[in-house]
Amino acid sequence: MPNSVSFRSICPVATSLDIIGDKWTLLILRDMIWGHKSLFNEFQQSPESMPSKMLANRLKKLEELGFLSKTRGNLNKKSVYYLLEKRGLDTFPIMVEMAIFSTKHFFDHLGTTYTKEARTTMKTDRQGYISELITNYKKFKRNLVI
Amino acid sequence: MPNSVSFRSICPVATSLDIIGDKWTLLILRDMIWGHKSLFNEFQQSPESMPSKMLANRLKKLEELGFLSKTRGNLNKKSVYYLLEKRGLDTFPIMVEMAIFSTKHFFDHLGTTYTKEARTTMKTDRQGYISELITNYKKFKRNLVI
DNA sequence: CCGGATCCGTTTCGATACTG
DNA sequence: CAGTATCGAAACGGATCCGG
Repeated sequence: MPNSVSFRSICPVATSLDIIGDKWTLLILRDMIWGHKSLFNEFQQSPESMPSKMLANRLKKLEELGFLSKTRGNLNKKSVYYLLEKRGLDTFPIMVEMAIFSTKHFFDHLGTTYTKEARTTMKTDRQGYISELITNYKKFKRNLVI
Repeated sequence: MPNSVSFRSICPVATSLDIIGDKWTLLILRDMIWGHKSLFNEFQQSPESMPSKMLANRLKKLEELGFLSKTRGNLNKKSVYYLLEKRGLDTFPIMVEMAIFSTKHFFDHLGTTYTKEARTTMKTDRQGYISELITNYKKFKRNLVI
């Protein structure tokens, strides 16, 4: 056990695993990163159709922990925009590694063409791919008329 | 929504999130990677003290999905060794990204000295750090007398 | 209509105890 | 040592309802 003293502190658990090691949280992050979703309704429309209760619960947690911010619309007084903050952007590398792993081990034969292309990009230029995702998200956020 | 067609297939959910997006699974992987744990009892001794029921359940799932293999001891007929297979080793990049994220955002001030050092290594030479972890694990597995 | 909250039957969790 | 058994508590998830 080479790092027996440290392995706990390297990966502190209580706080980060409760949020990162959670299916619904990861689905929300995925939808924000690759789908640029920001509205309650948009998340609900994902193929996994997460119950509104779970969605509301996780969005609140993510907000409390500073992953995202909640903004009520000015034009659209009804809409509430959930947008990633710095801490949320810092999850991109984790999500990309998960994506790489998923396409390698649990590839489900949907969207073959694009996925193969994305898979190559992710692996050959991982950091570039992550940077591009972040840039795209920031651009989306900037251009969003609330 | 730039990748609206593909974002689902990039990160297929049903299969991989049920195992990767799970707190107990991640704790087991963490203990195997950084703690070189392989026995039921060793996992139980982690500070998070996962219930034996959860542990047994997740070990079974991880075995069924090919992340690890289960070997009954020859010398120690009572012992059962859980050891990572290729698919398990492929989770290292994910785990390292989580570790980087955790130390950045939820650092809990335990084991400060080593963690700072590890944090630097992880960030400055991420791929090297991952390779080293994998090499160390393989060495541990090779040298293990069952 | 959008963003949730509430209700309720079912599943899972998690703590403790127990067994081969 | 490596798991089961049990059982109350919590979470899930599907449907419906509600307020702005």
